Amino acid sequence: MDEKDIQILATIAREGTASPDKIEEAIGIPKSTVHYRLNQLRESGVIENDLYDIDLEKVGLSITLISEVWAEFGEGYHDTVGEKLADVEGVNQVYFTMGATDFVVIAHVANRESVESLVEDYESIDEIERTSSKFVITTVKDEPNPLNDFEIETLVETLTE
Amino acid sequence: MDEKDIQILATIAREGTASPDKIEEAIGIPKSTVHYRLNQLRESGVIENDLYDIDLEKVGLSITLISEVWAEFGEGYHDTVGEKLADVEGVNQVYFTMGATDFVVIAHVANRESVESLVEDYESIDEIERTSSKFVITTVKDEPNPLNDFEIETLVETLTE
DNA sequence: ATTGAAACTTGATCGTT
DNA sequence: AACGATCAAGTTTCAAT
Repeated sequence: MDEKDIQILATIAREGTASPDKIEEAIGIPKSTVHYRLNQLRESGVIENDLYDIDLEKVGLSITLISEVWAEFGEGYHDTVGEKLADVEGVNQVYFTMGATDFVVIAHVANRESVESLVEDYESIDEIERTSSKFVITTVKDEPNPLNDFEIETLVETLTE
Repeated sequence: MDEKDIQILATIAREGTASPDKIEEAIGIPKSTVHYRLNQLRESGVIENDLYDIDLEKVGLSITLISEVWAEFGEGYHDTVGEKLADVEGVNQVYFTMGATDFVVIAHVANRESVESLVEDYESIDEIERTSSKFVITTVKDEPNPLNDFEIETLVETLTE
């Protein structure tokens, strides 16, 4: 993970594609070199696969629900309970957090009925004590690629420190 | 957005690529047809562009911070304040929510110092009254493609209803 | 590890149904 | 709108550094 890798990753984020051609065009590193680096990054697990940025509204998953979930304490329960939450259909993100709240869960569903069953699914998990959910009115930002939030120079600075 | 579109979108999510070839291989729809459909989906804004699934730990952005942010009420403030939050370097998601909390903000940063400046940045926004942040200890699940949380049959059912 | 050029695979186009 | 055949464009490989 040197500066060249970060440049490539940042370009992928910015251009929205991992095409060696496009990356060469954007930052001047020959496409065969880019290809070589991309393979390294794949092998070392830094990047996983291609995917698509989908407009949830247009696809019909217009409801976003953010839930705080409290669970009993127990050996490795943040793993087992976390997995159970992750397995609920519609659940996109599961964070296990420090402090009073145990989990933060974000889910996308199509309609009100799905919201009901979602919360029921959470609360039917044995170790779960309590949940509290917020409806999202507007998604101001939802950037699938976190690197896109940074300037390339900032990234190179902070990540090579 | 008929069943065929949903099959294609679900395959993109599952296979992690939008390659017409791979999609034909997976569900048998000829790649020229897939190509045609993908163009439609692009034009209608359902899908935006390719991107990459990046391992934040490996890339060095190992700290995730979930913040609740309360703001003053004002004409269209959820837009303007939301944008200001979205512009803070490192901020990945900004949700404007119903109920007591106004915004939920998720950010990814490299180190403790960045956490400090992140929260400072939030609180330096004029309309912001109060913030409360949680550290994420473990990211149990963070699926960039929401469609990947569903079975194809479920999707076809719920989205064509 | 890098790269220019060659080989090959794939995505995009076209014409027909 | 669907799709098989064709073409153009891209990715991947290779040999030399």
